[in-house]
Amino acid sequence: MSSVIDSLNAPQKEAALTLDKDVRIIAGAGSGKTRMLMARIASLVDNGILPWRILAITFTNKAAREMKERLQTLLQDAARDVRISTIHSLCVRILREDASAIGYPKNFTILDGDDQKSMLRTIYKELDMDRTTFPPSAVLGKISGWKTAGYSPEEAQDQTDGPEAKAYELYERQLEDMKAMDFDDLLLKTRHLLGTNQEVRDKWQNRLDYIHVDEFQDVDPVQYDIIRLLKRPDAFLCVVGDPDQTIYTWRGAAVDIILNFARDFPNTRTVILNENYRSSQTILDAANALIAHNHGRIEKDLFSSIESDRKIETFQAQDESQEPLQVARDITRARKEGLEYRDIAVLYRSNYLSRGIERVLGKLRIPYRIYGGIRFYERQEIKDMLSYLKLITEPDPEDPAQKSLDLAVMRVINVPRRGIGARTVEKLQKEAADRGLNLLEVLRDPQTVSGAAAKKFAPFVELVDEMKSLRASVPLDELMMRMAFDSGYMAMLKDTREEDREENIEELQADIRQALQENPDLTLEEYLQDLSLFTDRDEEAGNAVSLMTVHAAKGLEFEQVHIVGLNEGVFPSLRAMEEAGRDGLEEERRLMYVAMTRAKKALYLSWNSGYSFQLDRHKTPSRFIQEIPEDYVKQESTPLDNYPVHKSPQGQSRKSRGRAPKPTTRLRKGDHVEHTVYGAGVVTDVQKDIVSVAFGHPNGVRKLNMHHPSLQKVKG
DNA sequence: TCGGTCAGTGTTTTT
DNA sequence: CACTGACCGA
Ligand SMILES: Nc1ncnc2c1ncn2[C@@H]1O[C@H](COP(=O)(O)OP(=O)(O)OP(=O)(O)O)[C@@H](O)[C@H]1O
Repeated sequence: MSSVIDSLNAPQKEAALTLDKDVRIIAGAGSGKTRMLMARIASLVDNGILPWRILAITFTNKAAREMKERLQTLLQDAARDVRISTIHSLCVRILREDASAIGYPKNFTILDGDDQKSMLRTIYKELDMDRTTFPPSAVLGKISGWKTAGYSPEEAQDQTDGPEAKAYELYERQLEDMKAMDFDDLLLKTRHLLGTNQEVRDKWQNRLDYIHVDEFQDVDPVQYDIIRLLKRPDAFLCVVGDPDQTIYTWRGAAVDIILNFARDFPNTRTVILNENYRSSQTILDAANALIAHNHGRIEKDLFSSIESDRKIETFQAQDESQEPLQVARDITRARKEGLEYRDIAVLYRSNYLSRGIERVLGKLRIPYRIYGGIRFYERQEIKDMLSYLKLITEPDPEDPAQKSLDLAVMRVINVPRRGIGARTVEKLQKEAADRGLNLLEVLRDPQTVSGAAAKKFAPFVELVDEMKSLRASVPLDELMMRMAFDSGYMAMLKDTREEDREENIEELQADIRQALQENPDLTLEEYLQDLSLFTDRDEEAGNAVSLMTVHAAKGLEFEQVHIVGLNEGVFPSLRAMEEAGRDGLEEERRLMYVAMTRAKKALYLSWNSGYSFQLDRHKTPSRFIQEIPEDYVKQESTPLDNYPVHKSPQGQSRKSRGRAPKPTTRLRKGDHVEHTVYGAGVVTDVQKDIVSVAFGHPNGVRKLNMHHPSLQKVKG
């Protein structure tokens, strides 16, 4: 053990070995905060503190998993018992034990974003709201803001002229009715429980002697309250963070919490870490120079002993389809020089920017793993199957009404088509509300729906009952598959030839089977309970390039990092700047700081030029590129010749780059095209050489130069 | 009342 | 293109 502490530098040691005070570590990127945290936990266990009396709160499930794995190598079996989780998982843990104290069943439902949206759909109908004037995501954001700030629907009424406050009221009422919680509720209800119920609070306080919080700069006031409620007066808190890495203020994070920490905890030792062990001096200097453009920050003099004469490489791609090619070339090159794919990451501001990269990496057979975006358990067919399974769960004795079934019923009642349409569902809902039943109960015994319509319910109800009766004899994974077939869902997929969806359902079966292997007594109820929390399966990444947003890359490190899409308006995001002005820009800059400091040895920054028909002006490089002093930067300009770019069917060569493009076949309205970044699309309008192309979700209609090589005509 | 067509719309970041 | 709401024929 002592070796773990020995591997720390002096201030890290001080922080790790201060066990009789609260500790706050404020330090820049890569200065070994997380490493210190781990050493501290290891040393606590070594000093006889019982592992389960130690809590560590991480920001993501991935970070929790990683910390657990690394502790395993330090502590072997004892590591298993250290409580390591995100604050949301911790709250679920607390609530599943004692939710009854605040009027919830222990197996309350957790809603994910999809469920929230489908609730809004019903509410929109009721309030006659339309989704263009009130984008659901914006309304959900508003509701979340009100909830978290502690405004009741009545109080929210004063803050808007629109119907949003009313929507908020209905939303809350429906949640209450279903005994369900959204992600905000997990925190709010936990705070409420701990704050009002001394028994529960004492129980948890007496369980925990040492509480650690990683990424403390992104904690919000509600989370902070929970942390304080968990801390017994003689327990110790150890928080770690970097104010320059605050990137979640848009969802309530408050840097002031870490800055003013010592005010709330006077017995605090503050430790500053100045040496960066991750990045080369060049990368670090560049990142420091960038973040220095922000105002009102605490200056840090972060240094690195990793000398390197390797500069940061920037390049301007000819257009958005060239950028991924150049990235791929640099990845291939690095690989030839001995780097593994797993040592490389491609980072971007928003998820949609991954598409072009994916396309090219896939084509060139460079293995990659994408993090974020639409995750496994969020896929439509997976959620559909999970909804079918939900229908055959038994109600919690504390929630006999089981109204949370309604979400599942609404989702699959007419998928595949059973002739039960919107009108009928509306009637069913009304009847359910009037009779105080859930939708499944109404389906069994409808009283307000005409006989003809009601006849269509029987097969559905029979399916549910049939599956219910099989629960005792058929293993869960097989039960799910039977459900998929007997419901007609699989046949529907076959009909529409959606093979990848079929495959995903088979993967779901494998996932359930694996869960059963880990816990043979697993019940269906348990399996479904916390899935919304774990939106991704933990599968081996293998040796693959990592693709993710900068937000998702927080806390990680890679030998080589590519930051792509560094265009003004993209990164920094125009929306962020419009919404929050200078604060927005500064948060974007912190985001860029986080991105750059993920790199150990090599950093590539790229943007794509060309004309943006959207903005009606030429694209420009991100100001962040210009904020990096030239000394640290090398402009890359190696042409792409000799790189295995796929040849276009027309035999166009890359030599035409920059030249007036040779006229290809003229595109006409209705033509089907394929774009290297946006994928398949249809021409909707032609103005001289500018075509409007409608691409698939979420790209929408884009105006493009019809002769551009990234656009190819394909057969309809 | 269902479900087929038609026209209009459509980008942050995540637990 | 994918998704939604409006409209209309069965
Ligand atoms: N004292 C040390 N000696 C050598 N290497 C160290 C030391 N402390 C940390 N490191 C290494 O430096 C890298 C960064 O450490 P760590 O991830 O703990 O930093 P961090 O401060 O948490 O970074 P971030 O703010 O980006 O989350 C890791 O590879 C870690 O192993």
